[in-house]
Amino acid sequence: MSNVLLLFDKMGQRDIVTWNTMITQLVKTGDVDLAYKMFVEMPERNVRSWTAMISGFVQCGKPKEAISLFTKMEETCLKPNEVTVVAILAACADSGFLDLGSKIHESSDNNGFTRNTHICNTLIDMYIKCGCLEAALDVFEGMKEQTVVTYSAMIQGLAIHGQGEKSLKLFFEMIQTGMKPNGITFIGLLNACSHMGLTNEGLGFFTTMTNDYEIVPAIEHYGCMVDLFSRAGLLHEAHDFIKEMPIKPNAAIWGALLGGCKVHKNIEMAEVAMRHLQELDPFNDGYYVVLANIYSEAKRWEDAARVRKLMKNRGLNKTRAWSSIAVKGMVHEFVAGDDSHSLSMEIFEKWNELLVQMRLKGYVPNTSVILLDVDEMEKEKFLSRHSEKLALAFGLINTRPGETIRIFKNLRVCEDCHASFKLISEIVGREIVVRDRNRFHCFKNGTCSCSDYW
DNA sequence: GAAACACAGT
Repeated sequence: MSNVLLLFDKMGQRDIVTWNTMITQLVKTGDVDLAYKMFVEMPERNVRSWTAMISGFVQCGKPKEAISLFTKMEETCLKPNEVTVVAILAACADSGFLDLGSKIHESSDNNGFTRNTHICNTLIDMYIKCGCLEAALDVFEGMKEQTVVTYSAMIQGLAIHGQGEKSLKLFFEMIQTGMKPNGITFIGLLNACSHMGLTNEGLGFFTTMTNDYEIVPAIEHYGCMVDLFSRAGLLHEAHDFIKEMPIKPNAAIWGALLGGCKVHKNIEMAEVAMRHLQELDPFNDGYYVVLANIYSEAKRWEDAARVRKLMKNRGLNKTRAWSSIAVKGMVHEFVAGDDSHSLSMEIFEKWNELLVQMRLKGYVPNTSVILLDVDEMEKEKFLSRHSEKLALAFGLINTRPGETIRIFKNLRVCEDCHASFKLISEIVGREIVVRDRNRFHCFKNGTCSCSDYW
């Protein structure tokens, strides 16, 4: 048992303040389950108790639990305050729950909470993570005072929305106001360079950061640099950079290199990265899948099979892909190849109809993303049953024309789905937002917000 | 006396 708990046990007098402190401390040590147990057990709860617990769930990566707790809080007579709202908005950001987030934005406008800088910063982050750049910019511009956090959030947001130039411009604007950027500001900036393939500029910012602002680069900054070189196809530069970095590279660093190897189809360097990844993070199935994919794309089926076998021997299974879409308040989930849905026939028909229109626009199925060594017909069939495609077809059938479609996916979007969605956004004249594991794609008029850089 | 925001890659 931890020291805090022992102390708590010995305390004769336990008032609401000591209970609340316990919850916060337990969250800090990562024991959110025990924190929740205490929250349930405590004799009475005030706004700070609820807020500490909601925020605790967010800090421990459980935004859905945070949201459901917030719903329970609404059933009490306690009113959420500014701090509660920050926590719940952060939960909306992390889970992509735009509906609740914008509802809270509205009520915050009404009760004056949007005068609070923390709240506005979190609103910006929430809109960015939900794929609503315009809404984020509106909040940004409406603020009476922006801080380094505000600018950092916006710089990162513009970068991941494929607006690298505006991102850099905002950075220079920030400098001109006399505000000092911090390490996180530079992460956004390096991301912007990465998105635009501006290797030299990125390198320049990395130098500026250390020389002019005396910020000691953290592992994340090295990660950004490796990502910058790797995505630009400068895999050897990336490798040299890793070899020369003063701190020990972690799995993320080698993972960034591996990602670049996939984009630029470099098997040799991918094998180098994989050797390190097997040591640093041997039980992460994602890396094996990427390497197997690289082999498959080069039609090196035996190597691909060897990697899959290695994965199996380690007791790892490829994480099953799923996508979900909310229609009329109901969440519908689809897994790849799913034909169990009651509307399967309509979904497949809809997809075939879209396929015809896509082919007219020059679409050719990119079967290289299919890992299996089967014939082309089979590959096309597997391809057309990707979970996000099923979700999209379902969404198109069940929503009003012109309505934005929002899809969640637990893994990353494949290249074929990405290409198809661009075309479909144009064909059906709709915006399609797909939220990845950790980012999103906004498809509109035949293009994607990521500028095909992901 | 207790609760808050921005962060690469996978």
